[in-house]
Amino acid sequence: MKKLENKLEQNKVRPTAMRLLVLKALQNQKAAVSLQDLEMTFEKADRVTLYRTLKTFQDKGLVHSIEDGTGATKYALCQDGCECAPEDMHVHFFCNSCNDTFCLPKLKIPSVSLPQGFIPVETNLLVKGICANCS
Amino acid sequence: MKKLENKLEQNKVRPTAMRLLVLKALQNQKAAVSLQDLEMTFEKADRVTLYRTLKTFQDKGLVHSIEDGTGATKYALCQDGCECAPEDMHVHFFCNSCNDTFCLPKLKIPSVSLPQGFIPVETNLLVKGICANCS
DNA sequence: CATTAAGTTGCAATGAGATTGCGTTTTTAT
DNA sequence: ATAAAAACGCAATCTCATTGCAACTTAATG
Repeated sequence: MKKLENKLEQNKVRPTAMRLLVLKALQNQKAAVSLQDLEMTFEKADRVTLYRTLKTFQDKGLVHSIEDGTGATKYALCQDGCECAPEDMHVHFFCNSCNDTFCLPKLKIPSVSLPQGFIPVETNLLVKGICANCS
Repeated sequence: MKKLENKLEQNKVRPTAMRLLVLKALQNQKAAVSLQDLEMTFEKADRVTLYRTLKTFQDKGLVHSIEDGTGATKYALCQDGCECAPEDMHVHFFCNSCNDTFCLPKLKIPSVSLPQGFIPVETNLLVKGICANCS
């Protein structure tokens, strides 16, 4: 538990009981989780508190959010050296079979040469298909 | 107007009055439009009808939809040779300044080599930054 | 240790966008 | 001309995101 506390403090997030539980829950996930996913891993938890906890984590660089086209924002813990912001991020993969969304941190997004006048700031690459577990 | 009718018929969409108006409106746009954008280009139009028209157009390959992170789905007419589905698509660009979303049909998404077992079906690449008009 | 300020949580409520049900109208086919 | 099929318009619903506010907890200060 000390490790979790340290992680929060390193990111300037106060280690409250709730936040420790959320952080622990996030570490147990193999795929990115939606707010609803997260809510269901707790017996009793307020959706809004979880929502704000995730927002805080995101602001402080503990997690990043992913739009996978399902409509629900997914969240995943940042790995060591996760380049969430403001630069390009890693690739995300959405499995059409199990509907899980994965970070592929090893893969960097290839840079694209934009037309004259377009200045890139941030790039998101989402690949959809069949994941390793389902194929 | 004949051209518009032909375009609809070529895509096996019945050329109703409403659909012709929507198609014409879409052709007048320089950027992708949301449902709300589209609604505002008409004096009087039912949101649901426009929604279903866009869905139909999308199903028949006349338009493709874009998730640009704003929360509202954007729609854009497919260009000649637009590879909406099921293969990789072209790049989309969201301008942080004017909030417009553009198709960059000339740019093909570079293929990424996924880890063992991951099978790609569809790829979406969204670049955010400053567009040519705003820079 | 007591007090106060700041930050956090829980509950209710709201907002935006997407989507469906269904009766009416329009179009197509016979 | 008429029946069947498709499209439309209106109301309603659903999901997810987000805010307001009061109660509670934590941190800091005297």
